[in-house]
Amino acid sequence: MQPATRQTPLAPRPARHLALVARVAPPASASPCATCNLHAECLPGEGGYARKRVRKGESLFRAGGTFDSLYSVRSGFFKTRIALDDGRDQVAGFHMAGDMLGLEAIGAGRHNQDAIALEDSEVCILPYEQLLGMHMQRPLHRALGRELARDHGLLMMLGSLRAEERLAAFLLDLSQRYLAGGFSAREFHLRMTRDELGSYLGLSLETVSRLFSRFQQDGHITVQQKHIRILDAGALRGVLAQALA
Amino acid sequence: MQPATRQTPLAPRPARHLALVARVAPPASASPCATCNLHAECLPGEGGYARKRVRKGESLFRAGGTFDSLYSVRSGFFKTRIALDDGRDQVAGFHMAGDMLGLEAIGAGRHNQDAIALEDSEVCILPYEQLLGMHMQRPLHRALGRELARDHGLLMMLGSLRAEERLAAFLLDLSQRYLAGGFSAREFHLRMTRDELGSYLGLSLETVSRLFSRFQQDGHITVQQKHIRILDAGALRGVLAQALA
DNA sequence: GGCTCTGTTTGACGGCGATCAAGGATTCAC
DNA sequence: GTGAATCCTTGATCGCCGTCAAACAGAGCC
Repeated sequence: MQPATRQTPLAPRPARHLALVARVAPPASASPCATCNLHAECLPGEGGYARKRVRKGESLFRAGGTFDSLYSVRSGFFKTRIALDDGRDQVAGFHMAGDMLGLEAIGAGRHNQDAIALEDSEVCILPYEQLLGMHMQRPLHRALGRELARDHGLLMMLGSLRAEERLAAFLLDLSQRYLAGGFSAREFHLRMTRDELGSYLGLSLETVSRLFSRFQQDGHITVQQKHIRILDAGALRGVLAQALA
Repeated sequence: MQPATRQTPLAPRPARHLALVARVAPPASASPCATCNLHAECLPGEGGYARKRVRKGESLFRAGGTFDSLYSVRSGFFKTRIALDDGRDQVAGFHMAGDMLGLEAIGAGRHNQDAIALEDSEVCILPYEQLLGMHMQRPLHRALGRELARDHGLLMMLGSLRAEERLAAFLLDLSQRYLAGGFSAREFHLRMTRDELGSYLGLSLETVSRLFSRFQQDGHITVQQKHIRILDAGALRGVLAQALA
């Protein structure tokens, strides 16, 4: 959908290693709580918070719904999407274990996006009022700040990167996040469809598909359906850096 | 730079009235404090916070600098921009009286963008530690949430709108913000260059210029350099809604 | 097995908007 | 004032990527 981001036919394109997400999650760990972005302050003595299961395809919350709680993903995978009032929508993010959900609603007290499980998932429920009463101010702020930083990375991506750079950035980011979650960084399953990924990256699903094929031809990755193996992360970074001289 | 956002040559394009910013500022008012997004909780009896003047072209803060304070714009106009590590950068937002600056740094304790005055400006300095000690939790959260909502609007814009829709959305949003600040919604001066606006919208400066010309030809606005007069806001909304049947 | 439905791949085509380029307008320094 | 620098406008060209289209792959069901 976007025209060539700052088209430069064959001309020099400045290098840009884009930290899509300023993810500061701790390294691999057994307990889901250990990767939760609030873990440092979470009351571990109390046995933790209530949990909720969300089956694949179901929503954790919907735009317009009142906001009571934040959620921390324990397991599974979510997408969040924003709807335009005409029916079109756009995927705003993908969220895995350790990620917070619902922060966007803190301002208005009302959700402005849908959170939908892309596979059977489980979350911790963190009642907002309860958090306020505790010494959770800073962790909350940090989580909010991280969210802002993430969005800014996305903005840069959508505003400045070309299609193949976007996909490379996405793969590198996802790889990094899997690593942070204790999974393999070189081999993983995509939980989203090409369509959802395209929506997230501001590309058509066909372009996403073509780019996967090209990356495979070029020996950067292998693709079998949704199974991705990263063969040459350096080359992917090169696609991003694919700049000038 | 972007290719046609979701090109649909002449085909139906769904309508989308995009609330670029969930701006809830109070209506026109004399005191700058009245439009400050924290005004509800600001200690008016104490005489307010320290202020700082920033001359045109100077920066209020820079990426990498440590974060101590939030800022509320009292007068003037700022742009914020994020730099990529290769020298390219992108305008992340424009900020006028009543807007908060520096929220993005709350997470990391360090700014990740530059704030630059586009005209002589003045801000209130709100020391973060001091705010924490007060009953400012909710207002702060609301400000953060508003910022997130703003970013999401931008994401939608960059991910889903075509060039002319982006500019129309920008003009309508800016008009709304001027109105909220007590200025005319139908006539105003742009503080930014075409280049900066293009960077913000994900377009080249030439495209921005061409669109201004076209909007003028079509009778939607008049343009004299940076002076804009909105003749037909409905038509601009129509550009955004320029959908299907 | 066949049938349906959803998701993916690949090709053909063309438009939007980037790039290149040149000239005009405005501002600022002096 | 003149000159330099910056900003804006407009035209010409072209390529990235969106759209349209068709065929293939899996998954689930009967």
